[in-house]
Amino acid sequence: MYSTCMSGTDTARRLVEATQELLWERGYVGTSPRAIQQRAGAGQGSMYHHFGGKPDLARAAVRRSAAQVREAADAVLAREGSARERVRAYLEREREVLRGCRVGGLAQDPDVVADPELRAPLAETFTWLRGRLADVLEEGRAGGEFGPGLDTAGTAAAIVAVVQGGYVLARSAGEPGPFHEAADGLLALLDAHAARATPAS
Amino acid sequence: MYSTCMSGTDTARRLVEATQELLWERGYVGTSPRAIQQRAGAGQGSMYHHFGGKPDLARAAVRRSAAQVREAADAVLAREGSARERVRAYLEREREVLRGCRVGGLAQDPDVVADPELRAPLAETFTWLRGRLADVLEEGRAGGEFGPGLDTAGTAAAIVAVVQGGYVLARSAGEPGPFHEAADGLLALLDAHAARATPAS
DNA sequence: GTCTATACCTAGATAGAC
DNA sequence: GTCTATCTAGGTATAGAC
Repeated sequence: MYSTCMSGTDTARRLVEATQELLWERGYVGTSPRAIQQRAGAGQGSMYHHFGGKPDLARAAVRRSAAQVREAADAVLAREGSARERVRAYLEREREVLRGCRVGGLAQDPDVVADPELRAPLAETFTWLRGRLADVLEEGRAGGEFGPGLDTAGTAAAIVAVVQGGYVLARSAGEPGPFHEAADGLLALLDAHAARATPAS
Repeated sequence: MYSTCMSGTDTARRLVEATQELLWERGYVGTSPRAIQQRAGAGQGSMYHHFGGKPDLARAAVRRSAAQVREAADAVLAREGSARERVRAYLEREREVLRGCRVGGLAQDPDVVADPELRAPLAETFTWLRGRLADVLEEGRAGGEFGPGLDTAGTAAAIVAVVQGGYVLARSAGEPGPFHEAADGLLALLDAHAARATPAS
């Protein structure tokens, strides 16, 4: 599942990968067919042969980036360890913080949210991620790691939001510090729940 | 302080306001001088008479939007009530969730973060906001509302990040629900700290 | 499949008349 | 102060040759 394999020729693959990079760096409005062609080393004819145009190419690129983001998150959340440790690993895993999220960043673009086919991978990614984190938290609660009162769905939503908002704070500040401060702050709040579940003897 | 008054003529004011609206709706790359002029009801000549060009106009608009965001947040955080209640009011105040944040949304734009004069108002706004929220939390801690172990700075960063990330989740989903789920989830985590400070007898 | 030529529109700005 | 030309570059796409 979450396959990132691609059908089609090598040129088509390079076009999609170039589009993924440019969407990440410049967003949808900031990405031109010309720039895509140059980065992919392909001509106009190739691009319009394989894809119907910029929106078509963007849809393929966004779907692939979304699948990759889900794969990367799942790789961390499926590891061994306590729920708290897996959440911590997710919050603090190596991230190119100042680049932001390949998927979440696109939500700022009005042309993306206006196109159902472009927005769908974003919605699916965050719905899946919130569910995946809620499952991890539920495992922890069932194992006595957290108090029974932990709102797993709400906490999961807060975790995802802190990551996405952390990118905003870091990019605004021009340095990654605020991302980590927000993540650490959230973890500390979660630990208060863990402390309640297993009070110091 | 945080004055949003503007110097200059009526035309200059309309140009700045039109730019503020367009930056909010379409971002920096998505906002053209032509669109600004049309929305402001001004001609080319007027715009280039009052401002040096698109970057100059954008700097004025971003500074003003940042000041307005700080004013609005301060109005909520300076109200009467407990710290917990003021944080809740900040998280749940009326927001046009699907429009996102006038200031934070610009952090996604590479041309904004690359220009120190454009990025500075973003950095100042979030630095101020985190400090203001940390002060509110500190008041609550001093008053016994939270346990002494509350990390006020980290929690403040998490609150701001949840709001900014909540916008991302809501815009991705196409509906405001995820914003409020994340905000409620964070509040519930904070309440665990309040419960520890004043355990049920 | 890939190339080049062509087309039309917009971005962003300057010059000079009024 | 505001207007109307005018300009160069790029965005986005189609047509048709190879």
